[in-house]
Amino acid sequence: MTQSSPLSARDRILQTASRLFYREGLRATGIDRIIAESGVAKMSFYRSFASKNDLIAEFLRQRHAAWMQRFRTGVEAGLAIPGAGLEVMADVLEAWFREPDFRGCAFINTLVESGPGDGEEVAIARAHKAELETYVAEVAERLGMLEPASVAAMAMLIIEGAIVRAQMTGDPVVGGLCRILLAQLKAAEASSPP
Amino acid sequence: MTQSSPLSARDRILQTASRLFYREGLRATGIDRIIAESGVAKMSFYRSFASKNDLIAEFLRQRHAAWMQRFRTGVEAGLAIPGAGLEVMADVLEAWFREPDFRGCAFINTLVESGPGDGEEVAIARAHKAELETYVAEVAERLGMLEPASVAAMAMLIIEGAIVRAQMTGDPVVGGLCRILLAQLKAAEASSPP
DNA sequence: AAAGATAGAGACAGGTCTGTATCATTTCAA
DNA sequence: TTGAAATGATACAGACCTGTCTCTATCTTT
Repeated sequence: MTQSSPLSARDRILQTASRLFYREGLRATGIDRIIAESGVAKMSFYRSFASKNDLIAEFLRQRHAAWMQRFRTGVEAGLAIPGAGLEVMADVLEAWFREPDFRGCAFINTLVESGPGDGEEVAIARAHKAELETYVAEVAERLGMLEPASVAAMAMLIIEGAIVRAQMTGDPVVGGLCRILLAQLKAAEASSPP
Repeated sequence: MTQSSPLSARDRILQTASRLFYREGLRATGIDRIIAESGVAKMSFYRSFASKNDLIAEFLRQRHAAWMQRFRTGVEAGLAIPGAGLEVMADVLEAWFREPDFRGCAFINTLVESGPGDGEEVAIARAHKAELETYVAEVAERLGMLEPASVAAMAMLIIEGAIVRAQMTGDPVVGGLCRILLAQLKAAEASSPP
């Protein structure tokens, strides 16, 4: 196989597509630009991916894996500190919000861009959020919270709200608000038995 | 002026565009479809609007006014009940979530669809959220809350989170979660003096 | 070193989109 | 009733998009 760059053509395409799809959007990013910035011929692209939708799906799967791993790693590190609760998630999020190229959640953005049609992309986006909620519930249970499922549903609302507010305002202080709200979930549960 | 329909051509265009822009998205909705469903000629369209972007801006301004009025009316009605707090906002939102053609917040969707370019549409979207936050702060102050600005910032996070969760899951039960979280803002402030 | 596979570059077809121009018809006003 | 303006329908130009095809150069393998 021809290997002019350290990465394979497929990986270069995926890397370029990840950057452009997230920064500019799915529809706004054309194949021509992806192959130009990847230094790849069009036919080489279509030998690696059946269609643009295929590339989008692969981008989302890869981003899901990377995002979840980063989130899990950050949260587990925070939970190692005694007394830590769900609010450590806000710190992980805030670090993300502070990145200069932060532009919201790729999966929310995909849902919005895809419209009412329920394509594969939307399914991947929903699956991402479902897996995140499952993880949050698992952490809530590990923390000994009484109703992990309810807590996770509320935490998801807070997390998504923080992401969208960070995207809308561009102000990372949203992370602090998110932290307060997640901490309140603990306090509220302690004071209201089911 | 030619008046075959009860509404003027401009109003018919705006009505059709509002429906399609919200349901299908801004980019996914073409001028051809708007004029076809409005029963209007292309030149008549371009006599009323300078460009598609002009129509989008007008759609957003109109939707902003209508949405704010509806929200204000619902909240004020809820606040008339003694003892009511910010959580009445969740009831207004839940009624919205239950509409069959609910597809999230048009202004969040606009922000996502517009990408990194800061066009007029993005400015209108941000202005909408700013005005909403101002109103929430005003209500918080009226309710005698200690820090209306902080409360409004947190309420905005919760509100946006509820909207996105309702859009993502399609489950109106999100309204109930939103209600609990907004009510907690009151309880939390009462127990934590600045 | 020679032959075959693979790569990049670019032309091309077919589709969609925005915005303009044309033309016959209808509506309003004098 | 007659002339002027507005409307509907449609064709058109220019741009962009996806996906296919061709040609040449380079790399791999034998």
